[in-house]
This record gives sequence, structure tokens and C-alpha cells, in this order.
Amino acid sequence: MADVARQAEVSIKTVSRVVNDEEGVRPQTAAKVRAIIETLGFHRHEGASMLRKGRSTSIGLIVEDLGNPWYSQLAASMEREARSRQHFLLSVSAEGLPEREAELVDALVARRVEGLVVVPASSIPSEAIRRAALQLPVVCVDRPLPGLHADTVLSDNDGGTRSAVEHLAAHRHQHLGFLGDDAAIWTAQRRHTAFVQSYDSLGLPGRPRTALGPYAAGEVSDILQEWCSGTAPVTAVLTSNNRVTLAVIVAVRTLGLDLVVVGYDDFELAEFLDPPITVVHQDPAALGERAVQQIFARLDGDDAEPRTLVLPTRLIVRGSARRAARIGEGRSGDRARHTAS
Amino acid sequence: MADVARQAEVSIKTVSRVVNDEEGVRPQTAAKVRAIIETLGFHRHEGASMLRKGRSTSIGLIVEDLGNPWYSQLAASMEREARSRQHFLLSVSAEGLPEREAELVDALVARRVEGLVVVPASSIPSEAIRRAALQLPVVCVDRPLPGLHADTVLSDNDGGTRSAVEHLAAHRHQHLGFLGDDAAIWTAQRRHTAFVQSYDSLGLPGRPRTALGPYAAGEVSDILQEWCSGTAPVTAVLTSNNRVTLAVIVAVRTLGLDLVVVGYDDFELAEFLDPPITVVHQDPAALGERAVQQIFARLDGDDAEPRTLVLPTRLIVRGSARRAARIGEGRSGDRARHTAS
DNA sequence: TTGAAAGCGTTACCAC
DNA sequence: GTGGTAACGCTTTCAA
Repeated sequence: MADVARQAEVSIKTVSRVVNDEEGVRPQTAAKVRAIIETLGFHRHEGASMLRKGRSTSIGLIVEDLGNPWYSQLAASMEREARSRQHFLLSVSAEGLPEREAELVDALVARRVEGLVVVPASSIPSEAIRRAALQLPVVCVDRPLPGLHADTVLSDNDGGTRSAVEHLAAHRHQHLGFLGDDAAIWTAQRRHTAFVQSYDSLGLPGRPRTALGPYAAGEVSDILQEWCSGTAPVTAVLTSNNRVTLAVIVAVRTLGLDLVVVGYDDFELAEFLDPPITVVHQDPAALGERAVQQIFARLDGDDAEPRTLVLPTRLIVRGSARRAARIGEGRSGDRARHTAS
Repeated sequence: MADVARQAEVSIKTVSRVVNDEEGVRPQTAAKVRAIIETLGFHRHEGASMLRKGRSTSIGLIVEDLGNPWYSQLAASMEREARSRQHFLLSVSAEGLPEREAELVDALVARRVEGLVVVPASSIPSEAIRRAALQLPVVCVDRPLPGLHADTVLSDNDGGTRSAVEHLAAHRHQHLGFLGDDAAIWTAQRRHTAFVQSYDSLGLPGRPRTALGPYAAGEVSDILQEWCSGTAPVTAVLTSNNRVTLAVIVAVRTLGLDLVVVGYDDFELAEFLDPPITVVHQDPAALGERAVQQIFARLDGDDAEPRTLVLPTRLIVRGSARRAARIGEGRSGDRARHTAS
């Protein structure tokens, strides 16, 4: 910037004004400065700016894995929303490890993000995030962090789960199974609980078959096979997220089971599988959008008590669960066919 | 840091040494400093550090859309690779707009990323990226930027396309179609050319039917319907990427066409569609990994001429294309069935 | 093993 | 409209 000032024969301050599109610079002066900036290939040093201003016009996001479509949609929508306010999104993956998450919190705070959005890896707030929450707005997405003074944006796990169970029950499925992801994941637990409650409150017979991960290789297959055999075989299963849905689809197809699958989280092409997969849809993009809006609200001075926002889910019914259970029919190996009811 | 120094009754420099795990601090001094850091909730200011050091231990990535699984896998693998060298990944979406890409290049350079990886939005290097390439290592991924002094990591578009066409021809498909993505995308063009060349060199009859986007709503359906009617109907189509594959699958299923689809880019569940989809698999994670390695090689002092790396593709054969063309058979509306040949 | 002081590039404040 | 100067928080250099 000093170089530019020298060449343009103006002061550093004037260059700074031009770079920041500030008022009070004669157009011709500005033009000259801009020309020099161009020829010199000058780039403002954000670090220096951050240092002086004490702010960074960026917000941070910590998820489990950016490679997972659910999280990458979250990140993409947050990026859009942040950009609408001239902010940068720094998004990183903690790989489900609380200690890595803590490191990343510190790294983002060190980069002076103005707000931090986290999909927590565990249900216990780390020291790092407690400290962070004292200095800047923190928003938990998808899973809460009890005891942390932070806003929270969740989707309606209870309602979503209930809608799936009710739908299956309405189609004469009586013996349902639930396959959750890793028990350490809050949503898996939550949906598990909601599943059992819905099962009971609907007065479905017997006890619900449920399992929680993490699953060893082939374990999902084993579980399904067991559930599908015996005197009261399961005719439909609900999963707790896209990862498990995938494993279940693979198992069902590999084993040739006649099993209705309802997934948590929508995914591309779900409609075109055979049978099509009904899903509980929660919109990660909407979650991300609200989270960023929450951050900005706080930055704009909103200092009310922490809020929890619960976004609705939507049951997307596809062939898989419209197909009613065929009570008393022979359950041989004949392949599931899309049969609208 | 000054606060910490005061409280710990040491100099700022000593605190700095502790924070950076430098040698030459008595363990007890270090312990005391660390304790104060903890109680004060001190966080090193990366901006100030960057300013003084002139480096940022971060690298930048510009893609089209982080929400697209292909790009998010690229980003995830780059993040892993960067972390293995203690670097941060700043990943942003340009939404396919060259002017936004230019802005983002400047924004990342302003943040003093040490290297920049770009999936270029157009084939013409912007001024911004030209300037950037003079100051730091730039790597183009997936698409080249002719005339830019930068390393490039591509996947083998010609080979991948040829493998798909040869595979189809070997299964007696004679009338093939190619549906490319937006003509502005280099890979779409490239695969289009390779498709036509393969078609000719294999001596397939007639002229290859091809189309390039962008497609209006419903246009893909119209094109396919036209190709599938007439005297020499197309029996198989190749797409140029996952976006088009999706549109084609939707159209094929909606129209009930009896058409073999080979996709470019693998995707989850491709195996379980009916019919299963054969794909040309290119590993975005591998591309990302190599790109980051290239950046680090340059940072480590490698100053050879720019290199272009071409990674191989792999044809993943699934039922869709194993199914041979049924020459002379009636082509009524009967639904495609998985028929191994 | 520890410390003092200079300086990185920018912006805020005030003066002209 | 424009310019000088201090200060942001850190690391480098050099000295103790």
C-alpha cells in the first residue's frame, strides 16, 4: 500500500480510502490510484486489516465431514447466506472427533471469525467451545449442546420420526425396526426414543426392534436378517440418517429381503430405486440459512436469551411405504415390486 | 498476549515462545504461562501472526458449488491433505460465474493463502488469477487454463470417454447418443469431442447424436424422445457428468424409455437403480490430493516448468450396459429389465 | 533462558 | 479532499 501511495503520489491513507471504496476521494485521484494498484498487482492484506479492525468478516462452520452431502449442502447454503452479508465462510471437518473439534474451534477463534456454527461431535461442550461462546455468537446446528450458552437450530426429530411410524402403521405395517447411527450421535438417540414412543403410543404389537451403531462390517445385514426371520418378522425399517439408509439399501438388495425402508434424510434418486424409498426430509440448507441469520442477529446486537429453533420435517412418500404390508402372504424370495396401494 | 505476559510476570516474547511451542523456555515458566492463558481465555491472533510472518498456513480452493457431491469430495480430500501439513483449507463456491471467481481469487489472495487450487469457471484465465499465479502456486483441477503458468491436474477425459463408447459398442450398441453439460464447461466439450472420435474410429453407423447444454427445463426429455424415435433409434446414451446423468435418469424413467445410460462420474446407489447405471469413474478425492501435493511441492521449492498430471479413469460396469442392444426386437413401452448378457 | 524494541500493513483519529 | 501518526498483536533480531 505504501508502494502504491508512492507511485500515485498520494498518501497511504488515500490509497486505503480507495481500496475500501470510502467517500471523499476525488474521482480522478481514485482513478489514478486504481491504475497503479492494477499495474503493481497490489492486494490488500486481510491479516493487517483484521488486526487493525479487530474483525474479520468471516464466520466459521465445523461439521463432521464436508464430503457427506448433508453437510456439504449445509455448508453451501451457509456460504450463500454469509456472502449476502459480505462474509466469508470458513468450513472445516472435525471427523466426529471431539478433540479435533476443540482444536478447530481454537483455530477458527484465532482467525477471529465473528461467529461460529457447529454441528457438535459430542453432547458435552468442550472447554474450547465454552470459551468461544463467551467471545462470539455460537450456534449449534442439528444437535444441541446442553449447558452451553448458545442458540440452537434443530430439525423436528420427534415429529419426523412420528410421521414415519404413523405412516407405516397406517399401511398395516405392525412389526417395525429402527436402525440408528452411532449411539454417540444425539439425533440417533433422539430418533430412537421417538421411535419407541411412537410405537407404543400407536399400540403396535410386541416390542419394537431397534439397534444403534456403530456397526461393524456386515452387521447391518446380520441384524436385518435376524429381524426378518422368526414368527413375527419385521416388515419395515426406519433408519436414522442417510449413512444408515445407504447401508440398509445395500443389505436389502444383497440379501433380497422383502422389506420396506423409510430413510431419514432425503437423497437424490431415492425415487428411482426399486422399491422407491420414502424419507423423512429435513432441509439442511434451511438449517444453515437460519443458523447464519441467527449469527447475524446476534452481531446486530440481539442479546436476548439463547433461542432454540426447531424446523419442521416433511415426509416424502414414495412407493416403498405406500406398499402395505401383506399380512399372511407367503414371504418367499420374490423381489419387492412397486405396488401402489 | 501482553495481558498474559503481565499476569505471568514474563515478557511478551516468552509468551510467544510458549504459544508457539518454541525451544528454550523453562518447563515451569511455560507451565505458568499456560495456566494464565487458560484462565484468561487467550487466543493468538492469526491475523497479527500472518502479518508479521507474511504467511498464513492456509490454501484456497475455488469450485463451482460446494453442495455438489463431486466438489465436496474434492474439498474434503484436499482438507485432509492440507491438514497433514498443518494447513487450513479455505473453500469457496464461484457458482460457475467467472466474475465471481475473479473476486474470490482476490479475496483468497488477500487472505494470503499460500497456494490456490481452482476448478476454473471458464477457459480464459482472468486477470485476477494471472496476477495470483505470479505470487503463489496455482493449480488447476479438472479443467486447464490455457496460457496460465500453473500446474494442472486432470482426469483422463479421452480415455474415459473411449472406454465407455468401446464398452457399448462391444455390447452391440450401434446408435449412441451423447448428452453433455453446459458447452462452456471444458470437460463437456472435451468428452464430446472424444465421443465423436471414438464413434468414428469404431466405425459405428450413421452420425453420432450429440447435444450440449445448458438445457432448458424438459429439454433433456425432448432430446431423448427424439433420439429414441425414427428409423435408427439410439439405444444407449453417454452423459458428461453427474448432473446430466441425473436429468437423464429422470427423463428415462418418466418417459419409460428403453435406453441404456452410461454416466460420467460415479454416484452412490448407481448399482441399485433399475437398470443399474454403468459409469466412468473419476476419483475427485485423488484429484484433490494430487493438487495439494503439487502446491506443497512448489512451496518446498520445486520450480520446474508447470506440469500437467492426467489421472486415469475406471469404467465401472453395471447391469445397464452389460445389457446388449436388442437389434430388431420390438421396442414397445416394456420397461427396461436388468438382463445380464 | 529471557527480554527490549522494531516493524509487518492496515485503519482510526485528528489536523490541514 | 487529503495527509500524518499512532496503534492493532504478533514475531524477528539482537542483546543480556
